[in-house]
Amino acid sequence: MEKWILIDGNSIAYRAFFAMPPLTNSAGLHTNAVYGFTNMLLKLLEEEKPTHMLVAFDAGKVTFRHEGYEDYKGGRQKTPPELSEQFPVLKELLQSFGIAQFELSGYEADDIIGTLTKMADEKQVQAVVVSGDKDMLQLASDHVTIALTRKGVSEIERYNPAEIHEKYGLTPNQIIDLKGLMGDTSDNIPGIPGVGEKTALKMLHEFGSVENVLANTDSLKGKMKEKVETHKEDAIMSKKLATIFREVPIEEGKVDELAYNGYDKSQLADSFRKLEFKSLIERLDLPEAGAGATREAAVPAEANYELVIVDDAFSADELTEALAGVDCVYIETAGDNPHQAQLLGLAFTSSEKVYSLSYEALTGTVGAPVRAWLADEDAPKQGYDLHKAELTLFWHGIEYRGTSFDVMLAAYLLDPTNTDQTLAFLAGKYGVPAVASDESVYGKGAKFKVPDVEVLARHLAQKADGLKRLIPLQYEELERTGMSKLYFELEQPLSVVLAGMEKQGIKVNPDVLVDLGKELETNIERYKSDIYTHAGMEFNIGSPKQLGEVLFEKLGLPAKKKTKTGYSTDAAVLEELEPYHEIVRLILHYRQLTKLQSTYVEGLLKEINKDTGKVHTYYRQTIAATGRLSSQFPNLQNIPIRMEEGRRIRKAFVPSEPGWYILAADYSQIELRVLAQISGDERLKEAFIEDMDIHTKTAMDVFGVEADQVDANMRRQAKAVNFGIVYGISDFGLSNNLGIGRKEAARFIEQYFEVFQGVRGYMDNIVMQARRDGYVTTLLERRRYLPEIKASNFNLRSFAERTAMNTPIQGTAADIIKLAMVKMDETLRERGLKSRMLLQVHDELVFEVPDDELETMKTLVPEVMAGALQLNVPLKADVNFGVDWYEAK
DNA sequence: TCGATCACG
DNA sequence: ACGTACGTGATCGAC
Repeated sequence: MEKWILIDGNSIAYRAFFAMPPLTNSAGLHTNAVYGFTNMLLKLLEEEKPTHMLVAFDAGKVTFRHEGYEDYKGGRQKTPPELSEQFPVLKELLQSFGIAQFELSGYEADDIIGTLTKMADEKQVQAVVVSGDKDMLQLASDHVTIALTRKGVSEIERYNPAEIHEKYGLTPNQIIDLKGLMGDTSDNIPGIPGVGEKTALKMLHEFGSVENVLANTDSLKGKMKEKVETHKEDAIMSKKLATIFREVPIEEGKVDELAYNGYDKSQLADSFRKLEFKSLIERLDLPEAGAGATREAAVPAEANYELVIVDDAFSADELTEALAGVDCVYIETAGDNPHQAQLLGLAFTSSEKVYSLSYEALTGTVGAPVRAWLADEDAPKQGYDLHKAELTLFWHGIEYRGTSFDVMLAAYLLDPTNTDQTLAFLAGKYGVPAVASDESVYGKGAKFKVPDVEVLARHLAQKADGLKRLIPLQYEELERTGMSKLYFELEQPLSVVLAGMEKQGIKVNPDVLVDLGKELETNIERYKSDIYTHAGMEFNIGSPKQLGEVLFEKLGLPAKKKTKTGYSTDAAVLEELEPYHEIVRLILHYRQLTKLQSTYVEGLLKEINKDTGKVHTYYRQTIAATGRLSSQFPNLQNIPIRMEEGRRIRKAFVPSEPGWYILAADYSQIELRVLAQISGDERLKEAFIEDMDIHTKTAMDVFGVEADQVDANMRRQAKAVNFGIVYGISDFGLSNNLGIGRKEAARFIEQYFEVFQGVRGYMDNIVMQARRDGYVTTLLERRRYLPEIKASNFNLRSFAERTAMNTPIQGTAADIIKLAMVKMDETLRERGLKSRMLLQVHDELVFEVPDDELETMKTLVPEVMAGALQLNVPLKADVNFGVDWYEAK
């Protein structure tokens, strides 16, 4: 059975280029688009197992589409030279792959593909079209599937005619009509001005085609009728431009050239070596270069260490000697929650050997010297996720200290948006010998199984050896990116502080929760039966599907928003529906109560440690793209506070020693202070220097009134504007938040920028900077890459722009409180205070404090927090205390 | 396993 | 014209 894969070469190369971070080989040749393209090819070859394969390219500058419309593709930006230079390289690489490539002067890639899919239809063979361009959907048929890239090139989404119909309610052919009506800015196809996707779809659902819409303009109304009538010709022409030409002169016999018979390993290896795609050479198990070949071929494909399994019979002397010369250690745990995880064993590298100990060995007699080494502060340890290891070791009664480098933490700083931080991935990324995935060794989910001692030892050894090779590379990269200081002076010390807080835990009084739970239970039952009465039936209120049916079908309330799966019933929608039916208010309250019950009462009770009576959260330092921490098992960063009913949960959080207090200190407006600092806006700085109420001050400036004229509503609006500024403002977002029109929201924003010119300057600048460098940074040089800032897709690009504005602000605030935590920990130690730091909630630190230290801490904590980093805007922290977290307000 | 919802900063 | 606010985690129901 034949299977063809037809790739739109230009489209995929573009996508890959903008999706990948800048990448060059040592000769300075840009390779990121080629790299992304290659990854996609490998994935396709593996998953699709094609018999025929083709990459089509656009040829020449002028295509037949320019005849009659010279502006075709006019508005498009020039291809960046960093990408242009990659096309010849890509074409050469395709030859090494043995993949056919066509280009035909006067035609675009999609015309070639269109013609070939027509042949596929006629011959009744399966074909897959791969592109980033939605236009291709017009080619879908029973035999032709369209695979569109998503999120750069890493994911693809397949469409057959049925799926197109499901998504747009159109046949593949009508995709052309869609574009005829709405146009396409990226190709400079005009369409009808004022008609976007929504309107175009509506018209097509009613009339079926552009021609039919134009023939029925009488049934349109007002402005729309006018627009359509004046732009009739544009629509016709746009449709013509959007139509893929499927009669390109390609001879029948040419198709045989598409046959794909696999690649020649040594030829492909040569190409990869030139490009320095070391990880791909490894991944495909390609041959190394012969003698005298390029330098990077000197890296051995196979690890060359000797594996030593340390068992009961192992010589204590030899082990002690080996421990004296450790380079790296890998400590294996199983389970997501480090406070409950299994300890599987460890491996360490020492000279050319790797020593591996199973759990039994590590915890048995023979492991004693290793345990002593782990506990030795002065024995430096380079490893992977040692923060988690420390916690798991702790609950197994093994002390740990002395981290000198952590590969996972470094990987996070080097690219905080990358979600795959496994050693298997990092080894691939850096081109060091492959590390097997945990899934392949342990299985996953219910199938998880600890393998035989030898298999486990080999796996751990592979990881320890991988660490040894990764560390110098990461070290160099931290230097190069200016993040060494951030790493060694902030993140690594912080990881130790966090582990201390997590081991300490915070006491939770179960009685408070149980009582609250009973009260909630009664109320929930009451609401439930009320809701059933109003609905006239019993149903699962917790099911958005059933709830949607009751509200919008049975009770006939007006449906506002839709989600992918059906009606939206979120709080914003329900609040709008409140006036229509009494049931809505009940449902809103019911939701609130069940949330409290399941997540905070029952959820929290489950997390109380039987032995300590405390909850021990796990702060994750390598998750949030902005540099913030995250908290899990349980999440103690989202305990209710905004609503009084939920706030009562905080009464359960109490000191762990009798007579002590809970003390909480939070930064006042830290993000806006940071904004004042990094934008240098004089007016904003002044507001903080004078310690004014920032929202009132904003209201005064934006509305141009005196302080005593600012009413509650003005302050509320100013507050929303301030939030918007921090998030990377858009009129749409603000209008949504304030429930006002978009025009009005835009006016607020304009007025804000008029007053706070420095902030406007910052917003413009940071976006330009992100476009130029491909990343943004915080005050402490924390970096976040934003490849999508150059996307042609409006949504992706806008999102990246807002992120560029927000990340330096949120990230710098995160830097600051992290600094404060490290300093606070030092200070408590130096002063010999018994008070303990327990929690961090983004801009707040929570302590438990003995009576006799209360006065000290009340001044010390805000002092340390405010002094964490010297800015030209003052930082300020407010402090409160009480017998529980609720009272510390 | 994923999407919807909602808790926090 | 386009269509969203930034960053997280836990729970539930549906598939």
